[in-house]
Amino acid sequence: MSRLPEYLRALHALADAGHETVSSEGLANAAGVNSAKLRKDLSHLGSYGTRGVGYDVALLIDQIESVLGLTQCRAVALVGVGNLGHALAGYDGFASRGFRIAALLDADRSRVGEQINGLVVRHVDELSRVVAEESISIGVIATPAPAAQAVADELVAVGVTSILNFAPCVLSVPDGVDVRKVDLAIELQILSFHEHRKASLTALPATGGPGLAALPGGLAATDTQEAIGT
Amino acid sequence: MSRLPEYLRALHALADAGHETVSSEGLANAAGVNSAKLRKDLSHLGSYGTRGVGYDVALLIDQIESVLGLTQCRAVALVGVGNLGHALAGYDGFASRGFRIAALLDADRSRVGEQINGLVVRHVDELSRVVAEESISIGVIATPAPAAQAVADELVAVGVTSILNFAPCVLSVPDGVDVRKVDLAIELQILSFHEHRKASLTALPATGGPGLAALPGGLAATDTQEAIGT
DNA sequence: AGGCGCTTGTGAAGAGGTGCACAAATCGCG
DNA sequence: CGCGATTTGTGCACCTCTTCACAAGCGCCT
Repeated sequence: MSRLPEYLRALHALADAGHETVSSEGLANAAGVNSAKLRKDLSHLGSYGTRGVGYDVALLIDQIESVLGLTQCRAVALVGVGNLGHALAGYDGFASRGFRIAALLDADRSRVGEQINGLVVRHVDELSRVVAEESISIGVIATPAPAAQAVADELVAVGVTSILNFAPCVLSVPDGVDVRKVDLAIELQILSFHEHRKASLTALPATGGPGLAALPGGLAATDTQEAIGT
Repeated sequence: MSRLPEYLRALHALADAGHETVSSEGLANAAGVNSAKLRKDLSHLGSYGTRGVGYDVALLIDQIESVLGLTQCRAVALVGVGNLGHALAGYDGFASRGFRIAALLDADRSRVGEQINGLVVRHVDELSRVVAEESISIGVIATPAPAAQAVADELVAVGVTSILNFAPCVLSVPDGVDVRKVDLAIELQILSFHEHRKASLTALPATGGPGLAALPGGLAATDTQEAIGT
């Protein structure tokens, strides 16, 4: 499931805090989910809890990392060293969780040769060689939208089957290739929607604009980590 | 719904390409979703399509922007000007879609005064004044995880009710405050999971490690934009 | 050894999202 | 003016995910 990484993060935090075991409710709180859901998720990868006690933190970490394929460090190639790519190259949250940015690539030859965080930017033409040399298993696209599809095609052509796409566009890839998309502006727009809805509700219904406050109530966002009581 | 921003992006792309109307199937392709789903989504905000013709692109953009509350530019405050915050401050994808980064804040006084993209970094103590001055409606947290909760509390205290959290931790906020979380490492871990699963399937089942390849088949990720045929 | 409290694992019910398939509606053309 | 092609809007069935509630299991204390 896509919640396992969140559990893993919470488990690492608990381990750092010195806990050796944790109950499903404790872990669920730390991960921001329902405890029943968490138990069901964990039971899906084989029961590693002890009734009356809870889960062994270290053991569970090993299990989840094994399932996620994080037992070895994965090498990622980052294509597009613009504003966002630059930051991703320097973001230390990747290295600390088992990922190594092994290559920086850009189509702009004036950027080639630039050194970022100890890595030299290479031209995207070298993609094929770089992927082979560094055993790249994941490609990250941080280019402008118009270039993203071409980059994705090239990544697929040289054998990359997992792509993280920061460009605001939909990518077409063949079967067997996984694409995840992160669009920072979309996240803000979703927040804007909630903000707008809250404003419409508190305002006088008559002045809230015609029909806006009367939206069908079913328009709730799905993914939000909302209102976790203190 | 949380898909409206994606539709909006696709619509803007279509408008730039000169289209005046678009069919549900055309828009669905551009947004990477099923056409029936798209029609249902759009029907939820009042029917603005013409049977036999499709949707008026410009009209639909107006409608969606109105629902999302993007009719006026929203001001966001960015707290934490580290590696990631620095990039977000310079990311032009925000401004181009109706958001204005109106303030940069950091707890580190050695960073205060630094100028990024025309904005001066101010100390987080000034949060209250800044929020009032700039009519901040959204707060973005790009601090390290240990500082995130305190920043969130301060944001809530000064009246911010929408928070975008890049720190890898769960935030506790009172009812009525919306939090969205973006964790870049988690996205990579989900890809790693798929990569690992694909590797286990292609490898000889006997050598794939005990039980790893025999995971219950129901472990599929939900959110992935997967395998959209060319 | 036995009982008690705590926690996991899971069955079943409920809710919500998804996609098909088709009726209703609109435009263009003869 | 009528017909056919096209496209929207939606009822319905399906399916996944979520949540409650409880039996089964484990350790500790007496």
